[in-house]
Amino acid sequence: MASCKKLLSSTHFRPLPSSVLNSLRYIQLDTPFNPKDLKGLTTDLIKSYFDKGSIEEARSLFDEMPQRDVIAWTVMITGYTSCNHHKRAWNVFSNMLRDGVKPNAFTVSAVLKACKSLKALSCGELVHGLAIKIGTQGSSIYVDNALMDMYATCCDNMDNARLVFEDIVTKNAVSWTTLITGYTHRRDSYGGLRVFRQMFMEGGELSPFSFSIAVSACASIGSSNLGKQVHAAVINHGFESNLPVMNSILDMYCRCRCASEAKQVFGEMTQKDTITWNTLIAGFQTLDSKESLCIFSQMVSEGVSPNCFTFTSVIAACANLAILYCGQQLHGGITHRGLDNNLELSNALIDMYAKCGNVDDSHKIFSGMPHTNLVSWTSMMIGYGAHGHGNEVVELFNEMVRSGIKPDKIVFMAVLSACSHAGLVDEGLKYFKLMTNYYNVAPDQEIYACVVDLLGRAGRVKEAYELIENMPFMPDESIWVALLGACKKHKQPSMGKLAALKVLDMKPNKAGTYVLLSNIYAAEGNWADFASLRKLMRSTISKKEVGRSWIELKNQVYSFAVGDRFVSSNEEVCEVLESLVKHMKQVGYVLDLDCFVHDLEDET
DNA sequence: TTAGGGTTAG
Repeated sequence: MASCKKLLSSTHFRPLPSSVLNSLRYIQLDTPFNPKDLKGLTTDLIKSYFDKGSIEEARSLFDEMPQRDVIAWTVMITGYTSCNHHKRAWNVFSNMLRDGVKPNAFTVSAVLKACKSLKALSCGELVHGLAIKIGTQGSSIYVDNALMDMYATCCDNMDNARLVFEDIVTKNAVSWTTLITGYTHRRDSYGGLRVFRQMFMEGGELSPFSFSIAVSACASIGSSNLGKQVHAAVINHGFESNLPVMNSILDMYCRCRCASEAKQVFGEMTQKDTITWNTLIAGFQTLDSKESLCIFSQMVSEGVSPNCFTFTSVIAACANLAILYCGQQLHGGITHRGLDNNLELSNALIDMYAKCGNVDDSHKIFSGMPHTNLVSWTSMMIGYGAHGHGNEVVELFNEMVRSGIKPDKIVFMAVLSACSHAGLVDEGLKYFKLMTNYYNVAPDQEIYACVVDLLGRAGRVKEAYELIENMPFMPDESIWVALLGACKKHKQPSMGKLAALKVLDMKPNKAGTYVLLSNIYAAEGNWADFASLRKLMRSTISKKEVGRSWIELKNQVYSFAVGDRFVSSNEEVCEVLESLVKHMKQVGYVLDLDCFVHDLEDET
C-alpha cells in the first residue's frame, strides 16, 4: 500500500515546488493511501512541475505512473503546450490513443492548441474528426472555440473557422473574440471589424478582449474615424476602466497620427502602467521624437521604471534626431540596468550610432551581440551603406547568408543602395539577379528604384531607362525620381525632361521636380517653356521646404540651411564654416552652377 | 485539468 510518506521519499520529488509542499502540509501522512488519490496527487505534481517549467521532472513522474487516466495524459499535453513544446504534446496525444485511452473534451481542446501552434492543419483535421466521433464537438464550447482557433490559424482563409463558428449554438465571449482575432491576425482588419459589428447586432457577449482587438484593427487600418466610434462604444459599455483596453486606444490614436487625442486620453487615464507610458513614448517616437524624449523624462521623474521597450523607443528617437550625446547617456542607463543583451534594444543601438555618425560603435554593438537576427544584420548593413562602406555591406551579406539567415526585401534594398553609393554597379546587379533567381524575393517598385539609382548614379542612364521599360509593372513616381536624379547628375536633358514630366504627371505637387525641369528648359534656351512652367509652379504648389543639416555640439543642436546668416552666438560655428569653405576652394572645389536650384523667392 | 487582448528594432 502506497503512502504519502513513501511518495515523499522518492528521489523524483526533490526539490518540490513550494505550492506542492504547502498543499502536502494538510495531508495526514501516516494514513493508508488509496491508489486513486495517489493518481490524482501525482497528476497535481506533474502540473506543478510544468507550472515551474521543470519539464523533465514532470516527464519522469508521468513515465513512472503505473496507471495513467485521461486526466494524467491531458495534463501532459497541456503542460507541454504551455511550455511551447508542441511537438511533444502531439506525441503524447498519439501515444495516448495507442494506449487505448479515450480522449475527452479537455484533451481535444488541449491538443488542438498544439496543432494550432505547429500550424499542422492535417493533425487538426484528424482531431476534428475524432471530436465528432466521440461527440465533443458541439457539446463543449471549449472544443468549438479551439477548433475555430486552429482553423483560423492553419488555413489560408477563414472559411472553415467561420463554419465552426456558425454551428456554435450558444456563442460565448471567447467565440466572438477568437473569430475577430482570426481576421485581424491575417491582416484583414475590416473582416475583424465586421464580426465586431455583428457581435453587437446579435447581442453577443461583450468582453474587454474584443474591444481591444477591434481598437487595434482600427489602428492597423489607420482610421481614427472608426477608432473614435469604437472608443465611444468602450465608454458606453463601461470598459473605460479596463487598462489594456485604454492602452490599445492610446496606441490607436498614436498610430492614426492623432497626437492631441493621444495626449488627452493619456491625461485622463486614472490608471497607468509601464505599457501605457511605453505606448505613448513609442507613438511619439514617430510623431515627434523630441516630445517622446520629454515623455520619457516625465516617466522617470514619476518613478516609473523604464524597460527594454521604453529604451528601444527613446534610442530610436535619438536616432531620428541624430543626437549622439543623448543616445550615449541612454546607452549608459541601458548598461546600468543590465538590458544590454536585449536583441531589439541592441538593434536599435546599432541604428542609432550609425545615424549619429559613429558607425564604428554600431559595429562594436553588433559584434558583441550573443544572438543576432535579420534586423541586426540589416541595421548594420544600412549603417555601413550610409557611410559609404559598400564592400563591408557585401561582406556582411555573405556572412549573414552563411550563418543561415534568409535575406528579405529590405536586406536587398540595403545591399543595392550601398552598392549604388559605393559605385559597385556590377556587384549590385549580381545581387539583384540573385534576389529573384536564388532567394525568391520578388522585386517591387522600391527595389526597381534602387536598381535604377544604381545604374543611373554610375552614369548608365540608358540602361536604367531600358530597365524601366522592361519592368513587369507600371513604374511609379519613385522610379522616375531615381532616373531624374541620374539625368541631373550626368547631364542628360532629354531623358531628364521625360522623367520629370512623368513625375509631375503622378505627383504634381513636388516643387523640386518643377525646379529641375525648369532648369533643363533654361539650359537648352527654351525660355517659353521655362516661363510657363514657373507660372504653373507658382499656382499649383506650396513653397519648397528648405533642406537642413545639423550638428550636435556641447549638448546643443545647431541647425543650418542654405543662405543662413549666423547671429553672434554662433560666431564660433561661422568661423569654422568660413575656414572649411576656404579649405574646399584650396583643394579645387568649384561651385556646380548647373545644379544651382532657383528658389521661388530668388526670382522675385 | 481547458480558451481570447494591449507596448519594441532594419
